[in-house]
Parts: sequence; structure tokens; C-alpha cells
Amino acid sequence: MSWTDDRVELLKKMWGEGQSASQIAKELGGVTRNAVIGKVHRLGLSNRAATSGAAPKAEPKAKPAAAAPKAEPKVKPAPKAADPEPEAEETQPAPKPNLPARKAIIPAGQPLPPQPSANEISPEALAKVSEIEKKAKRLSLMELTERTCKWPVGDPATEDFWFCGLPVQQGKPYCEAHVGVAFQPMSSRRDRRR
DNA sequence: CCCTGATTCGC
DNA sequence: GCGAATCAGG
Repeated sequence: MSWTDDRVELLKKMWGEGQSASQIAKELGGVTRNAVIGKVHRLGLSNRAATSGAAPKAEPKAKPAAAAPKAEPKVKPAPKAADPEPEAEETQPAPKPNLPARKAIIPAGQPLPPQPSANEISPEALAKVSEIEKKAKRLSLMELTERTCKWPVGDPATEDFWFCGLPVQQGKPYCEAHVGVAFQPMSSRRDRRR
């Protein structure tokens, strides 16, 4: 595969969206994440709000030539020079009784989306779930990957919310236990007349 | 071990 | 220009 215009375009788009190189590579197909990264650099669109793995990395070369406060030949922005009074600036002064800050978007407690927890799930599967949720890795949304169980636990409106994070079952988005409650054979869920 | 981006360097 | 190999880090 080569870098056709539209492939480059997609690359730019996705990179701009903060997609990882590997994700972009998969999307494009026919290239590795290395190829993507290489291209990204060649295109000069590197720096984006530094993610994780990408460490700042001090330039191995670049001598500390100008470490001292060099006199600016040109006038730098320097909007407010010596201004003892910042005056109009945000920073709300006092009232900071500090509290749970903003929380509960939803009155945390009542009408949660129908989680397949209660009804119509095989008891043994349920048992398994509550069991493994103790061993869950409790990942945050951003820590999820393609091989971490994406089963949500808890109330999203609360601090007590996380994703299972255990190793997923091949191809599935969930770990074995959660696959059990997520994907049910049509047979078992068919008319369960209470 | 999984992942991330960065760099190098032969092609 | 390209990207595998390697590196460095979470």
C-alpha cells in the first residue's frame, strides 16, 4: 500500500482526532503503526497534546547554547509588563467551601439504564459476575483497550464507576464472565414467562 | 504483558 | 519517501 492522497487525508484526520497510530494503521489497513508514525513525522504533524507513551524527550543534541535570558531583539508579546495588579482575571476569590464538586448528573440511585444484571440472566452467570467483579481491574474509560473487558460497573454519575478490565475473551469486548451475561443464546432468553 | 509515540537508518 | 527495528516510557 502507498500513501495515496485520501489515505494521507484519513491519517491526518484521525491523528488530529487523537487516534493512536495503531488505530489509524488498522483503519487504513496495509500499514503498520510504525508506518503511520513515520508518515506522521514526515508530514510534520507530530506534536499533539502529548499522549502517554510519547515522552517529551529532551533533544539529545541541542546544546544548552542559550540557557540564559537572551535579550530579545524583537519585541515579544509581553502584554502586561510589570503589572502589580492583575486585576481583571478569573480566579474566584474566597467562597471555596469545597465539596464533592459537581457530581450526580443523575440523582444517582434511581433510574439507571436497564443493566442486564437482575432479570432474565442465568443465576450461575450472575454469580460468576459478582464474583469476578471483585477481581476486576477497575479501569477507567481511557484505560480500556481492545483486550480489556469493557463491562461497566457502578453508577456513571458517581465516582464509584469503572470498567471490569479483565482480559477479554477472544474477539469479544468482555471477559468470559461478562460475555456470559452479555451474550445470551436466543433459546434461553426466549419467552421467560415469569 | 499490554500499550504509546520517537528515532534511526538501510532501502 | 518509506517503514522495520529499536528505543523509551506508561
